[in-house]
Amino acid sequence: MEGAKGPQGRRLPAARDAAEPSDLPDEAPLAGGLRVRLKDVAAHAGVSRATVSLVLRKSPLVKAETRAKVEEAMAGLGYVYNRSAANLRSGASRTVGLVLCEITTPNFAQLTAGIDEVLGTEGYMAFIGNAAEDAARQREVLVRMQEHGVDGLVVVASENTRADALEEGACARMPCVLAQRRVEGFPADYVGPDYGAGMELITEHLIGLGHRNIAFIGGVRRIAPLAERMAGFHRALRRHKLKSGAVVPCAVIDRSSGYTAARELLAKGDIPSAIVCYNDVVAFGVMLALDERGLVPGRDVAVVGCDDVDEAGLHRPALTTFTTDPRVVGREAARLLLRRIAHPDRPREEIIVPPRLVIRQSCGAANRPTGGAR
Amino acid sequence: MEGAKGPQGRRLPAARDAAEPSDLPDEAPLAGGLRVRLKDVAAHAGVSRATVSLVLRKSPLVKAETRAKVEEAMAGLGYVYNRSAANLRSGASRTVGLVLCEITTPNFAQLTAGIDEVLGTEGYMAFIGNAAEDAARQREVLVRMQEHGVDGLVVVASENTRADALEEGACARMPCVLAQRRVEGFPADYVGPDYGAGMELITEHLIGLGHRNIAFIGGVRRIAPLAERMAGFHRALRRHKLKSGAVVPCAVIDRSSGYTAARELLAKGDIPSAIVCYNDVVAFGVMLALDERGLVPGRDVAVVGCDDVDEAGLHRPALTTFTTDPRVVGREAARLLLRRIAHPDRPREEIIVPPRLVIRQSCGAANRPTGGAR
DNA sequence: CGCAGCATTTGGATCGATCTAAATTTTCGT
DNA sequence: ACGAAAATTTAGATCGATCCAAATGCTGCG
Repeated sequence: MEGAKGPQGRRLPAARDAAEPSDLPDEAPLAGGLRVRLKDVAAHAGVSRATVSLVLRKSPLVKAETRAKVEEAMAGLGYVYNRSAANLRSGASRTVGLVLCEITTPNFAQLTAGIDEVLGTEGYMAFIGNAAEDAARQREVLVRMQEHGVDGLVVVASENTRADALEEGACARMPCVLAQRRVEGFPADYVGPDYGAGMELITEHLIGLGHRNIAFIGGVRRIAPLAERMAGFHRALRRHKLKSGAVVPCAVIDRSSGYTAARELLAKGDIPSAIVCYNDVVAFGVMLALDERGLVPGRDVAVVGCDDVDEAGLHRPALTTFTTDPRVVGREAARLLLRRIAHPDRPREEIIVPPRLVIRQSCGAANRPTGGAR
Repeated sequence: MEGAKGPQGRRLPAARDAAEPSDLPDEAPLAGGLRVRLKDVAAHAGVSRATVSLVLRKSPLVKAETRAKVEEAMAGLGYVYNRSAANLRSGASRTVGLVLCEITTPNFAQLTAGIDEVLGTEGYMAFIGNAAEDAARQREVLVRMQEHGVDGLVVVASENTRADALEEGACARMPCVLAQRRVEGFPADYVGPDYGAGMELITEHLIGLGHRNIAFIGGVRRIAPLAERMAGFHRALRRHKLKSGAVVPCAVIDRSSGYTAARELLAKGDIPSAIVCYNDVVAFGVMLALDERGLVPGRDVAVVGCDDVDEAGLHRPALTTFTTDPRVVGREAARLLLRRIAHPDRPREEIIVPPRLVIRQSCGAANRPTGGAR
């Protein structure tokens, strides 16, 4: 019933129908340049299309012998699975969208790597979309992801993202895991570090070293992680009945704004004995500013960060900080998403990755003034 | 002719056929939770499916009036385009694969951002795949990308990638742009920085400052960028009839291996007057090692890098280096790929992004010992 | 008025897989 | 050896868009 169509049947790859009898040399991978289809594999293996389909999906229904025959045919013909076709019929694309508030944040490379790692083992593939901290672009990206029929989403929400923005973006209508940043009022699965506990831990550490005037630098953005951090910071202070030192926001979360913020603080003559920074990158900027005023971080003023980026251990002085393990967060987010895709009705889940305090020199606690690389 | 099928027709979303008469309230976005199809839009707008399809693809054939009617219907029903279906028929997925040798390299976040930026404006979406510098994983990723029917690829090849590996991976059979790393013998489009010219420029700069014993640290990997850099380095030396100082490889290209390599060099008592580093990150490690031996980078030993990462300007001493503009490379790679997709037969193209020398303190040329943030 | 020529719209086949229910083969107990 | 149950395979409809050729509507001109 093949190759005997109406007056149509002409396509770009010209003589498809003519070649139909399927007499291509047995071991020719991709003979004519035409894409090999499931149908071709079936013909070559002497079974039906349905059987080949079952083999592809590793169904236990097919006899081992048949499976071998089909697999041989696939290898021989150089068959490449067409997921678009499969997707159309089955509705599952084995595709996941990764929506990042800002790709270039150092954290996110690790996060992405963790996600990719897990997805890869399951044969999933991630679309990447950068919202660049912009609500409109985030929306756009979400729409495009939907068009491509992703099975689910990992979202690191942009600044100022409200729950309704995500709902509109269809995050509510499909499996969706928020990573690193919670979105108030949007009850999706969540995976993230325990910023609060980390801040509490590291502030406790400073207090234990005798610090009483502790400032906080960094973070003006309206995102959940800042609130969580401040809460942890204040919890520790409260426990010791201490008042917070100066709190200086930053315009953006990066090295140079940490630098600027610290200069501002020091210029006022208000020199705290310790500075807790929003994250490591801000801390580097802060240390730079201290340095410029002749203050040695770790001796004159303790400085601590958050994240434990690669650089932290190699900076001089090496930075005391706590881990937020973005790679682990990525892995867990991917795993959770896959679970959610498999069981859309399971109860909401939250995975909080515990912080680990990493004591180095910048807090003044370590006694080796210089040391090896990590 | 609808809703009157054989004894089949039962699907997961239960009563699809029953709801077919399409009497959903005019402005109800996503009434029953069933996905709205092109067919629904057509019915709602009172035109044929073909016409709606033309509207979707912005064809100039449809009358403005009709277009408006259709667009209204789409908005009213909350229609979401299904690219899998379109892809199956048309063969174009508006999807591109981004294969990275190692996501976590700082460069690659910028590269990815640049690519995403350009693709976004054209409605394309990128799959991301991390090869983690592993040939087998790279192969796997390439296969998966093919399965998903990408229209083209941007590849930053993993270490030791041979041309035949890419050919096998189908890069030869579809639009493919190599970025940042050339692959010998694989004549695809290429976009990358001019590592050679940059190295030449910066080495010249050191020679101009009077340096005669210039070492090179970093790079053992079998990738093209190292060869290009070494060539540039040697070109400059040759022009001034100088012999190369020590050349010390690194196990990996990162801060700590730069540190280790420099320690090794210094331990031998061979103290060069200047050190050219494989890149900025290695340079930071090298400066750390110098520091440890009481040598001040920029005063006792000049140190220069390559890339001009964000950190370079904020490090103390600020690093003299040259730009490799990964974001620009990403943008150009994406543009080139789109051009290639549109015209598969156009001649091969190479885009070389010129370097810019950034003179700061670590080479000893700048006279301000400290300075503001960039 | 008739008809060529253009602008617009349309029916129906099609892409390549999956799904369902039914057909076929095999296994096994008696 | 027979028939029922289990194991395996299959035909044909189907997913939701695009493509093509052909149909329709409209305009203007001789």
